[in-house]
Amino acid sequence: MTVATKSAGRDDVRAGILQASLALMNEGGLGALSMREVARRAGVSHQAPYHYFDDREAILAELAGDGFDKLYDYMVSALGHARDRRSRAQAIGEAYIRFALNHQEVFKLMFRCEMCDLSRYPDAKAKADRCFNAVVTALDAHGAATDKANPDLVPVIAAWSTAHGLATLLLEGKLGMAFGDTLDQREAAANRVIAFFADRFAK
Amino acid sequence: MTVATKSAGRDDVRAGILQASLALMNEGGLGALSMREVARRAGVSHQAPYHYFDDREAILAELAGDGFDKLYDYMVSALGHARDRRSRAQAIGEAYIRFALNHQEVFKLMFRCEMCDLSRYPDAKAKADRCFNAVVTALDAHGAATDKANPDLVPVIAAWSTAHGLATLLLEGKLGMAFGDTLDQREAAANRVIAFFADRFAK
DNA sequence: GGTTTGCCTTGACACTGTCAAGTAATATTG
DNA sequence: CAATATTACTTGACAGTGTCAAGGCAAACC
Repeated sequence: MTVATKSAGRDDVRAGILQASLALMNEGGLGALSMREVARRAGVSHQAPYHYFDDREAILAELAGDGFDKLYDYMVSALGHARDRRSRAQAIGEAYIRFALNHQEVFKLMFRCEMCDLSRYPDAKAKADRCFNAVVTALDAHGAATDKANPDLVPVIAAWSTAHGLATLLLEGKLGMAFGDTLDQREAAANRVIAFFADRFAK
Repeated sequence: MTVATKSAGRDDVRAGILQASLALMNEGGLGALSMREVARRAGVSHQAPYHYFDDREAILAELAGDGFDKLYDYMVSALGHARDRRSRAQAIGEAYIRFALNHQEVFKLMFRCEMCDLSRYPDAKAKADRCFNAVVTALDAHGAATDKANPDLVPVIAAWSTAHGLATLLLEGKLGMAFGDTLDQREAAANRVIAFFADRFAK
C-alpha cells in the first residue's frame, strides 16, 4: 500500500539520520556530530532532520536511550549465571566496562547531562532508570536483611561509582600508563580492578 | 621601568582572558566558553587571545592545569592528619569529592580528553601526573609489603575509580533521586559512599 | 476539484574558531 | 639619533555551525 511504502520511506530517512549520527560519532568523537554533516551523510537537505527531531539534542537523546537499552542487555545477560553477591557484583561490573569499551562515544554521551538533558526526554530517562534499577536489584535485593522497599543505596552506589569511574578514566585515557594498548588488555586490567572491589563488596 | 609596566600590562590581559574564561565556564557550562565571548568579556578584540594562546584548546589546557594544582592541594591538605590506611583513603576520597563539587566545570574539563588533549600540553600533563602520584603514594606506599618501586596499582585505581565515578555521577545529576538538593547534603551522602569503600579498602 | 497535510528543500541569520593582513607603539640595533 | 624589527594588538574575511522562516510538491481528504 502507498501508506505502507510512504511510512517505510519515512522510517528509512529517520533511521538513516540516526545511523549517520552514530557513525559520525564513532568516527570523530562527539564533537564531530554536526547536524549538517549528518544530513549530508543521510543524503538529505540540512534541514530534513528537523522533521524528525526537534533539535540536535533530540537526536542525542535518542542515541543515548538506545545506549541505555544496550547497557541493560549487557548487564542482564551478564547476570544470568551469577548467584552469590560477589559474582553478581563482578559480573555486572565487568558488563559495564565491556559496554563502555565497546561503545565508547555512546557511553560518554549517556553520561553528559549538558549534551542531552534527560529530564527533557522522558523516554530516554525511563531507559536510564531501568538500568539503574537493574543495578539496584542485582546488588541489593540479594543482600542480607535489607528492606526491599527502601533499600540502602550506599553499597549500590559505591559499586556503580567504581565501575563508572573506571570506565570513564579508561575512556579518557587517564589510565594509559598501566593499562596496555589493546582493547583486550585494557578490559583484562579493568576486570582485575572490578574483582578487587567485588571481593570486598560481598563481605 | 617601561619593561615592568609593559610586562604587567601583558600579564593583565592574559590573566583577564583566563579569568573571563573561568567565569564564563562557571556561569554557562563548558559549552558557553567561546573564544569570542571570552574576548568580549576581557574587553579586547576577538583575536587578541590568540596572542597568548595558540587556540581554544590551549586556554582549556591552562585552566585544566590550574585545576589539577588545586585538586592536589585539596588532597594533600586533607591527608595531613590521616595516619592509617583507612582514614587516608577516606580523607583523599572526600577531598576529591569536595573539589569536584566546588569546581564542577573545571573538574569536568580536567577529565575530558577531547576538550584538551593533555599529551599536547606537557605542563598540564605534569600537573595531572602529580595528582595521580599523590594518590598512589597516599594509598599504596603505606600498604603492607608492596614493592614501592613497582607498586600494585589495582587497589589504588579501584579507590580512584570509586571517587571519580561518584564525583562524575554527582555532577551529571545521575544520583539526583537519593542525594538531596543542597551542596552540603550531596557532599554528606557522597561521604557515606566513600566511607563504605574506605572501610573495605583498608582490610 | 480544491484544500489541507506531510515531507522536504532552499534561503537566510547570527554565531562560532581561526587565518591573514594591517597598525600603532615599543625595543633593538647600526 | 634614525632605521629597523618586534610586540601587542585590531579589523576583516572565510568556512562552518544550529536553527528559524518560507516555499514547493506530492499525496490524502472532503
